[in-house]
Amino acid sequence: MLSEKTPSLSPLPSTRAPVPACRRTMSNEGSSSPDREDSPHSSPTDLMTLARQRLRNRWSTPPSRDSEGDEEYQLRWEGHGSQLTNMVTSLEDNEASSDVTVVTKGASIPSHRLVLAAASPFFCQILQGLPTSQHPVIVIKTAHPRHLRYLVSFCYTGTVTLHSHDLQHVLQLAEDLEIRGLKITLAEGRSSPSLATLAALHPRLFRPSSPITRFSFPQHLHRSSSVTPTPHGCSDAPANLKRNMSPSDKEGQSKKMKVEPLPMDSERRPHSNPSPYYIPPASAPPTLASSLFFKSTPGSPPNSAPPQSVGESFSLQGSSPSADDNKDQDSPGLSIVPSSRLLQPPSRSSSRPPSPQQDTISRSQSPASQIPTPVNRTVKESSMPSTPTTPSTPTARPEPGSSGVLGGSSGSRVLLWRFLLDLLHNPLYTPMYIRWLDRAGGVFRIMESDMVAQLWGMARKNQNMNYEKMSRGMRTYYKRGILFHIDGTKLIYRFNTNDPEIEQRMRYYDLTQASSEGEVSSEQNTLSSILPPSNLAPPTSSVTSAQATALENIYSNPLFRDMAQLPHSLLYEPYISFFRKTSHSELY
DNA sequence: CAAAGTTTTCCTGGTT
DNA sequence: TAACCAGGAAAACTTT
Repeated sequence: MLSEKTPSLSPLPSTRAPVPACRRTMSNEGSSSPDREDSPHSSPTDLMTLARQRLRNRWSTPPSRDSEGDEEYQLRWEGHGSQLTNMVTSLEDNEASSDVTVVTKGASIPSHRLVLAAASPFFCQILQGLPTSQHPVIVIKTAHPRHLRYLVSFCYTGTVTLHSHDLQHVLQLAEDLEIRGLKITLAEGRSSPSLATLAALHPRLFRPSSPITRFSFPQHLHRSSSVTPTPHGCSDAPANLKRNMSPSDKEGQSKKMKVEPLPMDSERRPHSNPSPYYIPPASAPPTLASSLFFKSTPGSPPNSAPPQSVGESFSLQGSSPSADDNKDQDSPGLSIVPSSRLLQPPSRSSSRPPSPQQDTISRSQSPASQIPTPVNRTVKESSMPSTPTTPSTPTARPEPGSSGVLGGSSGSRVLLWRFLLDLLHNPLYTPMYIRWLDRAGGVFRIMESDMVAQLWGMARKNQNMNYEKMSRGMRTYYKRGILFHIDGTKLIYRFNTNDPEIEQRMRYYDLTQASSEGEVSSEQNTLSSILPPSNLAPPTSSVTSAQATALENIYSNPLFRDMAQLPHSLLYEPYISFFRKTSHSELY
């Protein structure tokens, strides 16, 4: 792309005042202050501007002359603006580089944070605080895939062609998402009653001010838009996106934004019966392997409780925090799925204040600590600081009548079933190596059998481990009712989620993941209750029914509940192609 | 050290 | 043929 236009070289007029050779100044177009340029908190929009300015700096040195009188030259990138525009436009088709996914009913649109943030303060507000290592998934639940696609495409290209019957919906969605610069004008010499109606419905879009760029339009309409980035990045985010917004402030807002939890599993629902509350696949493209998710606070069922702030960064809340959320199905429910939900590698547990149950977990087999890192598969004696095979504080033996999966002397051992369960909750390994098909039902699939076996071997410090041996170990669980193989499938197993300890452990994951959203303090007590000092004791009743309901709602996947009804082709379909097929086939 | 539980290793045989 | 699955048997290992 850059080769199309090469920088031109021209001698600078020697009459310019000399400037120290080491000093760079902004081009005559650039005007941002240095301190802003260096700000670590630049918004994506700022970054866009900054990128342009830096490019200018790179290609355009100030006209100057050093003390020895040498001439200086200015390198100018002809067509810089259009080049950047073309680059941004070309990004639309570059899924590989996408760093955010916008999802609606059954459709996923890989996108780029920079583009979304530049086009919408709404997206900007969401994305600006997220670490670049995460791949957030933003779910606009009630948006039609086609409409959302129009708008995302508009964000890239600044132009979009759509049918007139979609216009009203697209405009409404654009307003909800605060897409910048969308502006409609009557085509020259044309008048349209529908435009008048739209103007009444969307007066903001019909402001006669602001510059206009060209739009493609159906025959009877011509709309224009202007991209008017604000100098302060996300500062012009709509009021309802500001943090600490009181419920009363949101009264009268036409849209309701909800933060809702997402399932870890890809969920599918027949197209014939789309529900406004259908939660589309939360899984992102392959790059999501290490991503985590936001979800609602424990105790806040998705559809009934007031949405909580996400990561304390902002508050998205409808005008009514009550059950009317379910009634307003025209408003796009919003689910934000960035990364800090699942269990973290060892560093995370150390960042939290210790709690009784956490102590128990780390003594026995911290979910994170018992799983080796995928890169360090070297020698048997290699330092695997996390492998808790070293005996520590003795743990209590199971009560005589306990029906838990533990027989007795495994309290501080790395057990295979625990290891698998941990893998399934560690974003480093799921969904790439192993993933849930139906978490509520305990059904999972091993995606990379060799890799999982190697990881197991690392955990056990056994270089000779392979899937043959590991699977033999898994088969020993059949008789004990811990694990089962799904007949007729390959590499698909099911945990007995009725087993008290498995259930307890999965609930622990739920709450631990929830804790990573910033509500650590409020969840400490819950955690300390759910995992008593003896990790063999059944879960206490400290987890409220509301929490349990919320967690069940998060993960339940009716499509996978009855495995017998699923065609094997679906079960065997690799995750990645599954995801992409869904996203592509349903968008167009 | 013994007992109990868990996993590993090896094996035969089967299916896809 | 490769990969996966089922399960028996015995050894090895860990925990109590």
